[in-house]
Amino acid sequence: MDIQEGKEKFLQSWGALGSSWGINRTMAQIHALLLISPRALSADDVIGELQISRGNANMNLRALIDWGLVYKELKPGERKEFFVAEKDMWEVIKSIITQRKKKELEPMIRALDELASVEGHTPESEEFARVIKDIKMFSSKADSTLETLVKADSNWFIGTFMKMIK
Amino acid sequence: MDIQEGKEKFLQSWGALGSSWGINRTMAQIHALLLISPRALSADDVIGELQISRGNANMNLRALIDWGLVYKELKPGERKEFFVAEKDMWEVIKSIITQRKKKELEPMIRALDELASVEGHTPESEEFARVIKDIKMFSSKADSTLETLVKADSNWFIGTFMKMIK
DNA sequence: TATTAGTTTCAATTTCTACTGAAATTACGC
DNA sequence: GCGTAATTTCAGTAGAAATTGAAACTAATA
Repeated sequence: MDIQEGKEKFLQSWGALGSSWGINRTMAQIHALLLISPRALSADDVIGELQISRGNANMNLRALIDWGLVYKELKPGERKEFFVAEKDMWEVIKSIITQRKKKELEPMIRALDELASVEGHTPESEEFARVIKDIKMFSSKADSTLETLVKADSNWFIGTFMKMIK
Repeated sequence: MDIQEGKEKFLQSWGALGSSWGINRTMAQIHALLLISPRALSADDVIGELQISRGNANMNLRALIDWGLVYKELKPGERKEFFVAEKDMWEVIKSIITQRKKKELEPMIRALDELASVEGHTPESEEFARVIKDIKMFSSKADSTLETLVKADSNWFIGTFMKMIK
């Protein structure tokens, strides 16, 4: 397979993966493009490669920066901004986990805490209480497991971890 | 908080959580509704509670059954079908992991295998090869970790697991 | 085997999300 | 501080995804 074809397939797959995990296609594709680029790219490069509008490119680049997946790079003497992706995959994974944990898991845990206050002795409220308690337990465990993961280093994950749980 | 308010908030939160993870809101809400229901519900019950159309209810109930999160229940002497959710949270989590692993992680790994065949000695193709290799490594690890998780039992996850990785 | 309660399907429609493009704003280099 | 290249914003729009509703289908029972 040649590089051009590989590149296209990768942009396509990464975009599709993003979509099915609630990350918009363009954001995922810009990320993919920067990941495989050996040099920093300007907004115009991104616009050209992906055939998207300036507004779209700008918004998604900013979102990627928020997520900690992309950095702005300023070249001396150049007026325009360049962008580079974080290339260390372990850092990429940690950023994604951190973001989603904060934006989805933690709010869910807070909601469950509130919901735990539902009282009553009907079968309905008893079943409700049971379900909330169970979900709460698993979410909390997931939360602390991810917290540990995010603080760990890559070698630990890739090496030791697998041996331990096997 | 009373049961009615709790129920509404739970349906709402579970639906929102689903949306941000690429699962449609209605599917998540039907799941939530069945989870907290102490008895099996008919399609009409679901339609009534969530104010959705028959077609929508049917399609999403079927999808939930595909995912292994809901079972059909036939009551003797009753012509209509009833539905119950899998109540064991550990089973719920395993079903979700299994589904998404199969539908997203595994195709991604297959795609990466193909992409690993990109040749060339330009900086572009070398960077490409490096990125693909890294992603492949992490995906494979994630895949086998999840495989192990899915085969494990709940106590192991909740109990031992946490101690081991801490 | 005719009736009908119940389920499934899917074209049309609605709703929601992402994207565009141009105007407004910013800030670099002179 | 001026001119301008570059970035940002956002109302309008396009496109995707979810939903409806009615017709087609299925199967239980009389």
